Amino acid sequence: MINKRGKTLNPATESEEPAPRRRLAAQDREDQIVQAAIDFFARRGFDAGTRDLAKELGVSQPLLYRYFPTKEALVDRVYDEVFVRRWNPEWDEWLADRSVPLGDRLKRYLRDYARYVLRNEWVRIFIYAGLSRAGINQKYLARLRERHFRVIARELRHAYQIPEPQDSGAEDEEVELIWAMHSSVFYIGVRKWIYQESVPRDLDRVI
Amino acid sequence: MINKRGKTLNPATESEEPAPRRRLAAQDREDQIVQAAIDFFARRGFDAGTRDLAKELGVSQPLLYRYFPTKEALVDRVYDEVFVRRWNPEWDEWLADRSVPLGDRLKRYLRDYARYVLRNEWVRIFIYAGLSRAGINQKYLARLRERHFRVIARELRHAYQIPEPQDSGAEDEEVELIWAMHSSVFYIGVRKWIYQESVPRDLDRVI
DNA sequence: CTTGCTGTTTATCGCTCGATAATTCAAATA
DNA sequence: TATTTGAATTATCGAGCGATAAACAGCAAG
Repeated sequence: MINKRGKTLNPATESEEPAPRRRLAAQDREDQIVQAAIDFFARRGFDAGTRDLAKELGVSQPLLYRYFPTKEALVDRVYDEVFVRRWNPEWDEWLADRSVPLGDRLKRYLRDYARYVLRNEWVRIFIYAGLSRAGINQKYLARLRERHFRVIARELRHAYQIPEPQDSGAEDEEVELIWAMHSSVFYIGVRKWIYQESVPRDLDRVI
Repeated sequence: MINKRGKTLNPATESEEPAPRRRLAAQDREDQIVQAAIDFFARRGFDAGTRDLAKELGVSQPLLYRYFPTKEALVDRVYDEVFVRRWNPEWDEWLADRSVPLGDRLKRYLRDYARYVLRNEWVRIFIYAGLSRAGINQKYLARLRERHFRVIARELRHAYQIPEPQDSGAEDEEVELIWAMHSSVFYIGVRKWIYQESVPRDLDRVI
């Protein structure tokens, strides 16, 4: 009746499989942990415990420490995965490509960027990061400002023959307007994934 | 040399006042705790410990449990204080008062509402609440939608003689536009208090 | 000054957290 | 099949958490 490995025990009292210990290649396991951690921390916040994360993965908690020296290292990896590795380098090129009408460029960019941003994990992790570690978001937003906002402002000026801004104050004001546009898109995500509100289905129309 | 109450000890070795136990009226102490808790949880999040909060107050940690049965009860009180008690009931009236031009009404409302929203504690507590307890925000946003957004849409229709929206879909679309406006304002607060970015000084001009 | 009320503190409980050490075992290798 | 490697487990530590109990002490009433 007693089977140490637990392959088939008494089905009346032991209906659940008692965790068949599986060995994965180190790289596969690491990737699996990172993906699960993204989903997990997005739902529960970075204060959630490593034991619960391990439970969702179906592994023991100390196993996490075989792949990441500390919890903080795992959190850093999650940031990197979500904000850096998923960034599409083509966005810059799309916006600057003057062989395409500016309106089409903006639409294409905004639609694709919205797809990237308006995802559960992205929005929630971005917000969690802002609350506990402002530095992460500042880096991301600086990149967004330099590579997208400034380019958009430049292309708009070029398309409508607007003169260069005189002082830096006027330039900031331009960027501010584009901020407002961006915030509208981002805030749709906030409403959906943070406040759990319903959201318009026809996203493209709104844009 | 030894003074039990510690009023004046050796100033060379005991430069700090060794916490002169002060007795407050129960109501005063409760108010003091709530105000400190708002600031504390806004900075540190609701997972922060009660010991640190007590330390900032200069009292012992168990004292908090004389005024609030659980930590959750204190958190609930913080929500109530920030979102319910600070709500200005005049906003509804301002928006609906047709003896004032609509443009002026909107400006007055938006300016005052922005002052209410664009504060460190408000924004951060609102976001924290959304991440851990979506219900709180849903209640707040439902109130915002019914009492402000719908009124603004109605007044805009009246001022520019726009017919009533035919179906509920069109009405939702109107509210969506006002959402975008609101999100622009709110997002300024997010950028400032969450991402620790700098923000335009001339707020009114932006509005 | 003495008494009684109650606001406040000290001491401590049980639990969960991140992290470490020792042990076990699945699977590639010989 | 026997050996070996390192992926995975169990057991456990010290620290910090929310919460409770008991003792202390400020202050008004007598």
